Amino acid sequence: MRRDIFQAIADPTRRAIIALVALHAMTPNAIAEHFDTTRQAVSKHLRILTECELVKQEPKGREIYYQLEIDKMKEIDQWLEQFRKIWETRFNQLDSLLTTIKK
Amino acid sequence: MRRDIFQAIADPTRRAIIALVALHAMTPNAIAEHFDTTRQAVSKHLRILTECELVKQEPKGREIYYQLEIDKMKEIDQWLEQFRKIWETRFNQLDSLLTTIKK
DNA sequence: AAATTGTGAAACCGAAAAGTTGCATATATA
DNA sequence: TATATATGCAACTTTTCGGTTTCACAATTT
Repeated sequence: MRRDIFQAIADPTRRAIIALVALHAMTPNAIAEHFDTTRQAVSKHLRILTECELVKQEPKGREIYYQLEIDKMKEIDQWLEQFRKIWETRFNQLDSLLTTIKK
Repeated sequence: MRRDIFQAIADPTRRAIIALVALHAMTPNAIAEHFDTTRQAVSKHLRILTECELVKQEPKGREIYYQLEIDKMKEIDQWLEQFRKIWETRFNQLDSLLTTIKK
């Protein structure tokens, strides 16, 4: 089962889960309360997020707290880097164009 | 058929297409030459990318040039913003910790 | 005008995904 | 110890996805 961050964030529920656990660690039950699905569905999403290391588990008694692995999110940022270069270049081009017009 | 940028970039072939047309506009045939699939499969990917406006068409005679809509890519960047705040905070915390230790 | 070329779209297929239901296990509480 | 709670996992179903094949259409080229 090949897991990939991009595939992981493709699902809107998973993106919402990521946003939730980014704020503070939460248990599956607490997370599931925020959604209109079953606990098992959320559990499945958490498994996928765990598999691709976007989230990590912290067992505490019989509860398991899930927390965001912020470093993994940086991989998306790194992929965007190549495009960021392009839009910054275009912005600078536009900027110098505007400056030229002004003069 | 609800199209979503995150779902669009979930597929590795589509990410590669995005990277290709980011450099310069290309025709479907030219794009397809870079992959080990049929032109039709690429055409389907292009339709998905067009539907969610990650890419735009520029007809030129009987050829259609596809080009990246860089502004749409910024939406991914904007989504990352909420997490960027977190990792910058954590970095600063680590930084001040290191400074304290140094002292 | 006929043939070629560049392209999109529809129909179909197999694989994977997402959700539900039911069960198993471990920890906590009565 | 018996019960309740928190959780994961496996089996099954429906939907979606990515690919192929076939066809249609418009713009070139001959």
